[in-house]
Amino acid sequence: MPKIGLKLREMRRRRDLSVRELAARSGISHSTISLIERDKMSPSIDTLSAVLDALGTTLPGFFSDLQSSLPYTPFYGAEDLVEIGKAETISYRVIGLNHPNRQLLMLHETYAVGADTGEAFAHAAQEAGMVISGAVEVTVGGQKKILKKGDGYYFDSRLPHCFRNVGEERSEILSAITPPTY
Amino acid sequence: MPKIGLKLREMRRRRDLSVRELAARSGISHSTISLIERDKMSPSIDTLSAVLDALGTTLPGFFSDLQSSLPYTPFYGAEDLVEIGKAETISYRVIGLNHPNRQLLMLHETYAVGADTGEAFAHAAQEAGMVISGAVEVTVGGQKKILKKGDGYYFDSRLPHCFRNVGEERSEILSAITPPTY
DNA sequence: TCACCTTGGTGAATATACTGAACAGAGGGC
DNA sequence: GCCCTCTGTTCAGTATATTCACCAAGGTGA
Repeated sequence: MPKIGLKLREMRRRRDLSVRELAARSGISHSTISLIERDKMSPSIDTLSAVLDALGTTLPGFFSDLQSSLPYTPFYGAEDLVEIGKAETISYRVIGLNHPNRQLLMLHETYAVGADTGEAFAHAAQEAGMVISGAVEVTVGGQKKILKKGDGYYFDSRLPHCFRNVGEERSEILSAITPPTY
Repeated sequence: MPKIGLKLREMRRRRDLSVRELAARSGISHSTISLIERDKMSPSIDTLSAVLDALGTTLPGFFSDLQSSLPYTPFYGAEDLVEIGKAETISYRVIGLNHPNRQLLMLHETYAVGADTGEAFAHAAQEAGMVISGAVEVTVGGQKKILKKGDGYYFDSRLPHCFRNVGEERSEILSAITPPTY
């Protein structure tokens, strides 16, 4: 009964992938993908999972739905981002603070030299991010690593975690947290 | 790959239904339900949907809290990010692709000169991001704006939207989408 | 023009999801 | 003791999901 074909096709086209490319990445035959996209058959959970994996999404993500909102301005200039941290040592600037029904906390974080978030707060959430300048030591659970420009992280916020700028200049991170608990 | 059997069995038992009762209500044979619950086979979307319907649930509801608790590492080096687009024109590199129960799609997007995401599709999600290099024209709903380094956006993905690199070099965006349905 | 690549789709063969009947075990009457 | 009904599982047969080889259309270059 569910008509997932169109949605899959849109996701594939959005990534500018051909049926055959997606087939190669997912390990599913191209004819199967063609049939699924035209709702000619109902794929098994395993095969759908494999295809979604190649598209960078998940079964929960694929099936989730939201209701949403009203007119607003989607753009936020660099000077419009709202500071929610201490600008001197650690700056947290929010993108889309007043977005209605906001379910995502997107932050531009700037750490002064030697700045440290201190010990961690435990939320039921997930967060990810990427270092865009400088060098940041990230501690998650027992694990610790120094991330530099282009390196990323993704972890469950219930694990104790903290960030420390170990570079010789300011460090910047772009991060996202969902749900937006703060 | 996904192990949905145990969860289904628990849901059925919580409702105090026998395999045969659930089979009668869902229109699926009892042997099929038995096999699914013991992870002996991967049901098609149609049959799973029918079973969930008899349990008073839906596909989105069933998958919304499907979690796997595998050991993982929270760090992702720049070279570990997985490409899910076409690297030449538009590159989408995922941070944390293998994260269990991932509810967030964090992307490092790189647009070649003149690259365009093409026609805009609506999907039920929210997304935010920030330009970290170059100049990108973002169109959301009727609205259009050129964003440069440090500028951000936040909008509901149900609005038609597209991105176009209008700079003279490659442009980069760091973005996040939840749920990971992009 | 031709050769050659890509695109997505189709039909026959195969693997697998799905069915209906038959099975073993646990109570419950009586 | 026997009979009946429930529980979940197993097995052979059937429907369908999945594959592989092939097809037709569109684009590119020589």
